[in-house]
Amino acid sequence: MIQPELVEIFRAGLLQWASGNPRPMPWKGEKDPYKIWLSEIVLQQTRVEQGWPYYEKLILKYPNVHALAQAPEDELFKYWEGLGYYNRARNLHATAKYISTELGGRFPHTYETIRTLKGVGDYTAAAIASFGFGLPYAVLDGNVFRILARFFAIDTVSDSTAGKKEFSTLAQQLIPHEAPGAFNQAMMDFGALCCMPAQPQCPSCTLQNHCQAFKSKQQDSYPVRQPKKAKKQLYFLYLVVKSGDRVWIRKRQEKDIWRGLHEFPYLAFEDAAAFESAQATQAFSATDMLADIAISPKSDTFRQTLTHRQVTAVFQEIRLPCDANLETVNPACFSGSFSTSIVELKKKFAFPGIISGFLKKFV
DNA sequence: AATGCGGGGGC
DNA sequence: GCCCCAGCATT
Repeated sequence: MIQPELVEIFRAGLLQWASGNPRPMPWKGEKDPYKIWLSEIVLQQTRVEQGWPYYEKLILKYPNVHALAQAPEDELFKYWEGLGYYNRARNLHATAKYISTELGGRFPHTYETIRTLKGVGDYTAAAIASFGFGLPYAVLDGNVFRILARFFAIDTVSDSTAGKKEFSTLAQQLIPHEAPGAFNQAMMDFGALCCMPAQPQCPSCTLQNHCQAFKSKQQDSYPVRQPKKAKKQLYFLYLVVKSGDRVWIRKRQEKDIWRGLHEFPYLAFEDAAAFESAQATQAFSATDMLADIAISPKSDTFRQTLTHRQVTAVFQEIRLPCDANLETVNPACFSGSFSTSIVELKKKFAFPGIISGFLKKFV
């Protein structure tokens, strides 16, 4: 239990900071729960500056939940291309359909019902409940963890079950019931602009006098997080199969990375040696086509780093003399693939960054 | 409780 | 290079 005086000090100091540091954003002060929801999904694990243009494009294209519900999935993915965490887009779409058809377009308006929506966890439910409906649920995001860990000098590992519970209890005690939305906004703005991860602005901080981390000059020691895992290496030899002006792609169904994005068929390798000696001919070795196809040398090497994957890829162009049904040629490699024109490929389909990089240079 | 999902910006 | 960001779903 926090001392009541300390609660008042914290609130007053935070709101004083907020009144002197306005931070306009397209979704701020928004009362339409649809727009709040959309903005919050875009902003999950995403910097405001990065999400901002995506939100503006999305809200223009899909001004209400029905428009989003009726969008083709590939179109939504194209709008989401480059933003990452593509499950967000899939869940967004599923939830839009649910609200549009099952709820007649009416957004749920209790914390519990909002929380049941796909893609909506504790944080997002609290954000929608407080911003959209004035309900007193404290948000718990990276900013809030950091602010509270420093202010109260909490060394519990923050991204653990125990940590979540402890910080959540604290935040819930601090949030005022009269203007919970403004408090939540202020916490996140304060965390982004003043109590930042590196080099926080302590000299001008309105909470400085009561901040335990500042008192001991240990701002950089909070919050305490779990150690990171090593990245796994992944090697792809992408097969850019062309005939005439058409090229083969497929929609990625694997549940590991980039699910829902498109890609070229590929050969995958676990280790660098096998990858470096690999050739596109391997995909056609069991066929009688080798005499009829032209295969380019390997492209330069492309790399992309994900949160816990390091992807290395090269591309080889395979030119077919005439249309063939690739799916029957080598199902293990080409199953699910279809051909499309180059123009359509760039306009309609979303690709991971490593393929976008190749397309930009060579296609 | 642990794991995995993207991409970008700051240092 | 490393860290972190308006987190969530799955196992």
